[in-house]
Amino acid sequence: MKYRQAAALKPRAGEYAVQPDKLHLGRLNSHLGYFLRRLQVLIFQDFITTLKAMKLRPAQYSVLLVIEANPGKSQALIGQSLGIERARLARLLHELERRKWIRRLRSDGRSYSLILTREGETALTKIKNLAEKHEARIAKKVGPKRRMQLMDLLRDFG
Amino acid sequence: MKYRQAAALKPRAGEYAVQPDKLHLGRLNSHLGYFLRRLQVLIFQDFITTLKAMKLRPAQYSVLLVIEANPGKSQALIGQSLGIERARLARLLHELERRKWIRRLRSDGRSYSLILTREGETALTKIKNLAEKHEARIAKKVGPKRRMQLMDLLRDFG
DNA sequence: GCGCGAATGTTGTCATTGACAACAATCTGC
DNA sequence: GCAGATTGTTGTCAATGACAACATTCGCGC
Repeated sequence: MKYRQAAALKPRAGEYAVQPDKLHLGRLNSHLGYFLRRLQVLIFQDFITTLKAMKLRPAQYSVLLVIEANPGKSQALIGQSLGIERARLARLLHELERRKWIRRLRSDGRSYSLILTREGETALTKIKNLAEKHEARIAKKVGPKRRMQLMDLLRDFG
Repeated sequence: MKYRQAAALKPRAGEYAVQPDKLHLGRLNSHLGYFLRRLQVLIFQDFITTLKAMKLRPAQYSVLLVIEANPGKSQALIGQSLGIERARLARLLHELERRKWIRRLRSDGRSYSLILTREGETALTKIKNLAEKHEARIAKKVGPKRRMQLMDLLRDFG
């Protein structure tokens, strides 16, 4: 009667247990969304811890990249491209402006032109280095081949 | 003055249709996590609206399925299998118990055995019907073939 | 020009979620 | 029996998503 195996090789407190996934998933096995989410959460956790040094969240990172690739565009365009709602993007940008990584120039009377500051550019190079390490770690964990296949499938979908 | 829609013809090789998404994603294009998240959010939105009639969120749904597939297991096991934290699962289960869809039987003195009630089973059949419709809609939107390829890749990993 | 509906950005609020910490009760291993 | 781990519970905090309301400004038809 000893079905109590996990106690043998337990990691330090705070770590996650070895492989406690023993239960059947049932119908969950036929849901693409479930597996997508599990992997996405895994990846984001790695990203967040990697970028914690720069106190940067994934959404902020994506905004910085899109501003870099499209200097001078409006908040509305950025938001639409990334699927970030107006209200949330406004607050997110205020934070980036407070850190002096971006500037918001009146272009329209009602809209702003978003650009990186010099400071933002240097920060972004450091950030990209960390993000690259993150992505390499993901490639290793997921498997480079599987990662490429997933990227192709998802990018094609758009 | 009219430097408006310079980006009107951006789709590389017959990519996505004409949408408000016209900005370049920059480095974001090399991040698997970004694409995973976009699709996952899309799918979850469909799931949530589909299951709104039953007032059921994705996490609750997954818990019900795993309880159904593994009757009598503890909260700890369920949580570990689904990646749901103890505290959050406790509250989630209280809600399911309040609705009389599950019962929690003392098994251990400190742990519970989770099972579906009769009522929970009938609710779950209705829920599964809705979830099936949701999944079919996803298959159509993503493309049945692409969906299968993604499922295979993701399931192999997990 | 004028006026009206749309677009843009801002602020406020609410519900959900994730992450932790602290805690009581209980179990396990020695 | 005891020390430490496990299990479930409650509390709190920050981040997020979703909406609504609002002021300002633009676009467009007339």
